[in-house]
Order: sequence, then C-alpha cells, then structure tokens
Amino acid sequence: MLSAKMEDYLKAIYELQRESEEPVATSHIAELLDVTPPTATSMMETLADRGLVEREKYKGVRLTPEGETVALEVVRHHRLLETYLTEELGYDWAAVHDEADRLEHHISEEFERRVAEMLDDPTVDPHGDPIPTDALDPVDESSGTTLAECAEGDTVVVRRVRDRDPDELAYLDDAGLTPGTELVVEEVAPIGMVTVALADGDQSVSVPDAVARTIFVGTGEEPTESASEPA
Amino acid sequence: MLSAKMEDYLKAIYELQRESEEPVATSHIAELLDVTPPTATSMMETLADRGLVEREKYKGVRLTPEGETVALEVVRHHRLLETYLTEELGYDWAAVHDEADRLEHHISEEFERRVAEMLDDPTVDPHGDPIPTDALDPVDESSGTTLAECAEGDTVVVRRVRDRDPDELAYLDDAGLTPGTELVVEEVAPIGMVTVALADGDQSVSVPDAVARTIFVGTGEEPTESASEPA
DNA sequence: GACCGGGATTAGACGGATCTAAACCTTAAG
DNA sequence: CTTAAGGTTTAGATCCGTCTAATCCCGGTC
Repeated sequence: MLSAKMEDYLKAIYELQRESEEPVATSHIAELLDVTPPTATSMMETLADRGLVEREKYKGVRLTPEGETVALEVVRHHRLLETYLTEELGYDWAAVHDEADRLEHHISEEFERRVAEMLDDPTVDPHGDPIPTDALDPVDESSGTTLAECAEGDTVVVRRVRDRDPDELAYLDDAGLTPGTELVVEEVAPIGMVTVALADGDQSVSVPDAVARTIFVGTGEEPTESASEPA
Repeated sequence: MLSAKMEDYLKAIYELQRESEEPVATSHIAELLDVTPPTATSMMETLADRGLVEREKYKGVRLTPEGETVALEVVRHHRLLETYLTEELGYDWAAVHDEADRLEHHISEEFERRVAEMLDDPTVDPHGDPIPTDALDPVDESSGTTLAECAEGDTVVVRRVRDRDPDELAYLDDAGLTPGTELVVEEVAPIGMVTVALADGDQSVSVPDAVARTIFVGTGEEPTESASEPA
C-alpha cells in the first residue's frame, strides 16, 4: 500500500514534470515538499523500487505510467475537493488548498464518486485547473499564455490561476481576477508590472510580473466549464 | 503535536471507559485497535508522559481531563462527519463509520465549523450517538436501557444503535430499526431472541440478544433531535 | 502461605520517514 | 586537461509505531 507521503512525492513530481521532458531534480522535489535533499533521494529509491518512477542517479526522476496514474488519482482528489469545498461548503477560493492537501489522501473511492456526482462531474476546479477524469486519463496541463506575455490592448479571459499563496489568492479574488473574468490589458510597465481593466467592472488592477506569470489567459472561446464563480 | 494514532488510542479509551469508573485494560485497547498488547502498553507510556492519561502499571489507564478533551474533539469530528456523510452526501447509514474514522483526524477546525453550521449544529448523529458541543463539554454517553432488557408488550422508541458492524447495520436499516422508530416488543424468546413489531410498518423483526443489547430504547419523550431519517 | 495461570510489561528488532555530516558525481570554467 | 562549485548521494543516527519472545506481576487456589 502507498503511504500518504508517497502520494505527496508522486504529486510533487507530477507538478514539476509538466511541460518539460527533462527528469525532475531531487532538489526541486525536496524544496517543494520542504524536506532535505537526502530525504527526497531516499524516497526516490523507494518509489523507483516500486516501479512508480524511473530514476537515473544524479539526474533525476520521471513518473512511470503507473506512477502517473497514482499522481492523477491524487490530483483528481485534490481538485475535486477544492471544488467541493468552494461550492458546497462555502470556502474561500483562497483557503481551499491546505484543506484539500490533507484530505486528498484520506477519502475513499466512494467519497470521490459522491462528490463528483454532487458537483456534476466538473472538469475544472476553482483555480481553473483541469480535473482528471474518473478513468484517470492523462490531462493536458499546459495552459497557453500568461498575463505576463500579453501586450497592451489585448482583451483576454482568465483561464487559470496557478498562484498558491493564500494571501495573494485572496487579493486576486477580491480584485476580481478569477477564472472566467474578461479583462483588457491597459499597461505593460517596464518595471515589471501589468495593469488590466476588468471588463465587467470599473476598476483596474495592477499585478507584478511574478504574479502575472501565474495567471493564464485565453481568448473568448472555450469558456471555463462548471466551477461557478467563487464567492 | 498529536498524531492520528494517538488520537485513535484516546478515542478508544474514551469508548471503553464509559459507564465504569474502572481503569481501562491495556488488552481491551489493543483488541479494539487491532494491535498487540505490547504496542498498546508502549503507547500508554507515551500518552501518560504527555499527561493525556493517568496510568497505573498492571492496572490500566483513565483519560485525564486533557486527554478527554482531545477524545471529545475526535468524537465530535467523527459524529459530525457521520451525520454530514449521511445527510449531505447520501451515504448509507451503515457505511459512514469507516469513512469518518479516517477523516476525523484530518479535518481542520474550519471544516468542522462549516459542517456543523450546514447541519444546524446537530446534537445526535445518525446512530443516535450524542455529538459533543463545540466547547467540548463532557457528554453523557449513558443511554438507558436496551432492547434486550425489555419485556413483552413494551412500547419503546429506538434511541441509539451502538452496533458498528456494517452488515448488521445495513440489515437493521433495511428492517427499519433506526433511531426514532417506535416499536412494540412482541416476544422475548428464551433462546436469546427478541421480536418486535414496528409501529409504523406491518413487519415484525427478530434480533438476537447480542444485537438487542446494542439497541438502546426509551419511552415516548425526548425524541432524537436533528439527524433526519437515513435513506 | 506457596503456586499457578493469565494478562502486562520489558527487551530487542524492524520499517518508514526524516535529519546532519561527509563523500561523491557532473559540469562548466580556466 | 584540471579543477572548483554545486547539486546528489551515502553514512549514520533518530523517532514513531509496530511486532515477537521472554519476563514479570497479581489474584485466586489449594
């Protein structure tokens, strides 16, 4: 049986290996999970022994198909929980992450099923992250362009917010920069700041590049499904 | 910080020390938690060191007030979760126990608060067990008489079902022997069997003494609050 | 008042997850 | 080609929760 810790490591690798084909560095895993590198190394040995990751010493690891399936299951739990907590229990958009991080390891298949059913099989969570299907098919985690790449005058829709800092999320929520929001890029300042105007508000909001890089945007089509607007 | 395991032990002691003033035997704790006696002994040392139990070697343990508070918190989580799973997620009356047993250790205070609020601060869970208040005041866990003590002709109301076996619970649920049900004792057979007629049904049901001893009953007054009828 | 049976505890070990300190690759710079 | 830097792994230790085997206490029996 897989421990909650192992699931955490697999999820971390999943998060880190997106986009690039490169092996994931031990130190990045260690940093993400807030453990020391030797700890991560030893866990990588364990996971490799179990066939959940492919490991090349001194290089890093990649999830095997089995490892990816486990990661997808955990990610499905996490994103379903985030959606559930937001929609049914009235959690703040910004506050769901920690709760989901703990519960994701402890819910049964039945719980997962009932929650999914109650939410009508959502495909996206409140942050705009795609929710893996019940079949755990690989998910396209690439999200196109970010707000940091936009030019002045662009009109875009927020698709996904990958920031995880609760305070920053609370600020963005308050400002209205949540998935589904349409906005116009007003200014791209050379000091590393982007200012946008909300299409359905009269406010304009400025965000530093670091945050703008976590906000993925698209054009009009393909609206964010399910996941109704957070309080 | 307290581990989930420690919480399990404290809850087990809580369950075992009800009624009697006697210290709780190591072997009983071990049996309830399905570990060997030495394991329980060593955990009792740990808990005693932390001031959560009072221990007398070769005699057993009792919860200290601090230990009882922790136990009550866990019990509150457990019973709130059972109620929530039944009422909001459509779980079967019989199936909630295992899920609650895992989740009880991993929900935040905020989760507890929101669930309690959503359920309108229930005072009893679906099995008729009292839910400790938010203030964690000691709870009266004594439940009066059981069906096994009734005489033929008695008319009683089911108050609480302390059976925990999912199959048995499912059967009782199906038969209608759930908290709130009014019934008449038809026969007390000398072979260790009680037969009752459901007041609002046309069926009569027989249960062996072992099960009858887990079904607590009362007379008309003081109806089971909250916890609407399970599906 | 000695003995015996049964439950309780001690002794010793193990696997999981973590740490620090030391040794080790890899790589890029000189 | 040599070497220094930086990340990676090995070595060795700790703590938790658990086990088995052996020893120990307690209460009742003769």
